[in-house]
Amino acid sequence: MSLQIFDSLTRCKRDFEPLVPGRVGMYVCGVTVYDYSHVGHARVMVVFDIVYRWLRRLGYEVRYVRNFTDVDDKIIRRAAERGISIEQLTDEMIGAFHEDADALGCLRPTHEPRATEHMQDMIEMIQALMAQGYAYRGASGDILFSVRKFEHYGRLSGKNIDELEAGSRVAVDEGKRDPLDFVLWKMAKPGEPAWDSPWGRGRPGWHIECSAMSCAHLGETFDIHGGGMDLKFPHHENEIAQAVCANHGRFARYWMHNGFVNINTEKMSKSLGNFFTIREVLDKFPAEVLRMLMLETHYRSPLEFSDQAMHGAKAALDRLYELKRRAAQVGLEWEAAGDLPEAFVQAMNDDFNTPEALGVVFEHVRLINRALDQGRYPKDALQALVAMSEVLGIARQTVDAWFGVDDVDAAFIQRMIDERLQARKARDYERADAIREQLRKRGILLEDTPSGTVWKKA
RNA sequence: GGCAGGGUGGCCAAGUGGUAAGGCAGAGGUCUGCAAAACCUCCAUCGCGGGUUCGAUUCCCGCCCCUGCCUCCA
Repeated sequence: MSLQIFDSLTRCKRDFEPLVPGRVGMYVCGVTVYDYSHVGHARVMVVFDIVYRWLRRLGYEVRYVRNFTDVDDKIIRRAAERGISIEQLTDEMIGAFHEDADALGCLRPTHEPRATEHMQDMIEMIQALMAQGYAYRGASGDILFSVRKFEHYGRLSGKNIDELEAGSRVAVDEGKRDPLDFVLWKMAKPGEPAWDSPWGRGRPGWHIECSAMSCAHLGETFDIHGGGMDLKFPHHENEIAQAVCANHGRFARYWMHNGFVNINTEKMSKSLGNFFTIREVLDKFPAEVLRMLMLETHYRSPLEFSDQAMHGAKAALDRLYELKRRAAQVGLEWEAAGDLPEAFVQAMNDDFNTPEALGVVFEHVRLINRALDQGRYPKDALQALVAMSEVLGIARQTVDAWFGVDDVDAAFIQRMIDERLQARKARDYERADAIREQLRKRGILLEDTPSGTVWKKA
């Protein structure tokens, strides 16, 4: 079976065939850089990192674009609150974003455009919309998109315009002809950042930037457009309207939306205040644990985030690293080679089913451990395991790094281990156990293996 | 209210018209001086009620419950 992707627009799995054979263009909506990213953002990063890695593994040359929204009301407000410039704020947050993404083992996209770098593209798109009568200048002076002019509006999110309007509590002012219309170009108030445009100084609306940047980097029609489920409406709906109307094109060919991160079954969000920033989580767990947690749930399902779930993911990774250590002890290279197991390929090809793929990974873990127990050297199985790990971006650290082995206390611990060894040789088990207990209290766990005693942090 | 997606063992989570992967936790066993790690074994009939079928957790209908979107939101 070749790759199938669940397309949000048609609501079914479709065989993936890129526009240009061998090449894939993918655009993922990034973040608005006014604050640190939270676990929900982490999910988008990891989900599309998996998509990116898998497409590359399948041999595609992938152009992966993920934007930064660096003009926006929240940014303006936050910068003012902190008494710093907008540029200082966005630079700082983009740096933090990269730190988080790197920690999570996410490969950098091939392009990471900022909205402010694409003013001209946005203005041109708005001009095209104006010229074709899809946009108009509202009473407030803002340039607005006329939703009613786009017949397919609502298709992505499955919304009926008339029902939307009926239930709408959207403010009726802002000079809109229709409550559903949205801003393409917003006139600047004094003191606000502004760019010159044919309609006066102002800044772009949120939606136009993604339409403009995706087309600028990937062309008017490209393969995959992704983002969080909450972006479906109205953001992606609006993106489609703008791009399709401006370019007479199809715009994105496959739409992918990842599910939310929940806490106590509720969506993690800023407004509910039930969110954790990525860096908060990384104070308590290695970043890879968070990545593992994300892989344990299918990307379209809600993901339950909890301390317990994190501990579970940590324990699962411990098993993988124990095996990595064990392999090293018997002189087996930790390197990817050969083909991926068929079951793994099937799982990944089935709309990136990472939970199922992980099942294959752990079946291999057991297989390899069993062989090792029997004194065999399952080189092929290990190489397959490593290959799978690389696709998933896990088990990429050194064993020492994972188990918290560092130079500072290593010498001390080694002295204790040596001392215990002497005691054991003298059959003074009471003394040996006392030493082990002493270290355990300091969070150091000893394990006696056939090739000597090793230690790790609890 | 409209629309969408869900309810699988103690927790998390895949999946299939023919009696349910994997991870965590738990029980027993092997190994070990003892542990730890590893391995072996055990632990669910898939929200409820109908229907279709030789057979449904998987298809259809009804019901209950949960979540999300409809406003900025990954």
